[in-house]
Amino acid sequence: MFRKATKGQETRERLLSIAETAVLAKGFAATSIEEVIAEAGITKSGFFYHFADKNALAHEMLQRYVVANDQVFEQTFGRAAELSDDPLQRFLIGLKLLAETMADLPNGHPGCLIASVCYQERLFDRTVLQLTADSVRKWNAYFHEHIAAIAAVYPPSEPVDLDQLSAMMSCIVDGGIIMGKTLGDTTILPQQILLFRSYIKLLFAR
Amino acid sequence: MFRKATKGQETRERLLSIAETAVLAKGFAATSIEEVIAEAGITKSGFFYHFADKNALAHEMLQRYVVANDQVFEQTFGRAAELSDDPLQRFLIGLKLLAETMADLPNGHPGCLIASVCYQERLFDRTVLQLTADSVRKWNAYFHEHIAAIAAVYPPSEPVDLDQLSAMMSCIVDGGIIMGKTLGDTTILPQQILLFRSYIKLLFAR
DNA sequence: GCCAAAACTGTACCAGCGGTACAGGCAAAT
DNA sequence: ATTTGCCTGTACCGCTGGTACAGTTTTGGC
Repeated sequence: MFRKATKGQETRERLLSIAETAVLAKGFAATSIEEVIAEAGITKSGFFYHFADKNALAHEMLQRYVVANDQVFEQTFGRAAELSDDPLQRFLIGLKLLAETMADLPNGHPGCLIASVCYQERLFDRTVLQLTADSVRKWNAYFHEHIAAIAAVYPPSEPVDLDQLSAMMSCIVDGGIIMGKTLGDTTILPQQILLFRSYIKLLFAR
Repeated sequence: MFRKATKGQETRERLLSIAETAVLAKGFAATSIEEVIAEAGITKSGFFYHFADKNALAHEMLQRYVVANDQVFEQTFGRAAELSDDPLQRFLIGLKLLAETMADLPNGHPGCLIASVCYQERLFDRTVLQLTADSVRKWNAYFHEHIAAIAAVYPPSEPVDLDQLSAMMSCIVDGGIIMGKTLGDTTILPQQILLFRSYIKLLFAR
């Protein structure tokens, strides 16, 4: 039997969601508890019932973000796996689906919390930083799996380090998010993903 | 006759340098004027003699960063231009030099201020945000020049949007910086630059 | 419908920060 | 000798992030 989401969990969710939006817009330090609780319609004491301190909020916020991101990847590339058996086709389809998903976000990608934390590292304790590092490593490993499966079937047209190629994926995404936000151009991220896809094609599909 | 750097300019520089390091580590909001002046060995009044308010500090900090970055690019690709006349070779050499420069940074790249601002946009006024957007556009245009010159001589092995390809450069760099900082791995940024170089080679040098 | 746990509210308090104001001091350039 | 640039010292203020803790309402399980 699944546990029904209690009222407390809903409030937590709301707090985390509001906080995430604020953190991506102003950074962690400038995100005041005051404004979060104001928007959530709760008191300061209520906030501290849910989170021991601001760092606890950061930790749960990140966990939430990582889980959501994992789901997007698994959903996207899972769907791609249904559409083809070939590892290369799977990955190419997955990248196209991902680009479409990113293009469909009405206001563009809201921002990457890992990048946000990275540029405010000194504000967080080791557990939070560990969480970001572990997540990045996990995503790198995830893409490495896909790419290694491709390389096993299709020898690359030029020698290439598969670890670096896997890492490139996340770099492109993070970089695309930043440029998109900075220029106010929501097409940049999906385009960069498709450009990475193009590189993969050029490397393996010849 | 060049103007000798006055004492005031030196102090300004010191303040900007200290502030930049702090901002890249903790974000703008968490960087207190108090700590900056403490490290600089100056009083608060001294600080406000140089900067009208915190936003003025941010503005000059960014200008300084953009100029420094411009110089790195111009120096690197300028040196490359001395070593070859061919647009493709120039760019490839430039990318290699850039990767080496990044690899030689003792503690890795300290971070990109544009990315930092991007994740704290609400803290800055329009002039600062305009400055970041303009800089990114300028860099995109700069790389577009290089790449268009290549494409004019060497038709790409696959149709590719040159604007997107130019933008990819900055995306890779920003993404590489973030992953490098997050994983504590200073080799990632130079490797990603070389991987981008490899893509350029694959596209045009066949 | 009772009861215990969950989910809060209310109040009080503090240090520190950004920012202002203003009265100087000191050294170098002209 | 005087101005100009570059600061120091002192005093002050409003705001807010954050802490602490006692008390109150709501909810869900039985």
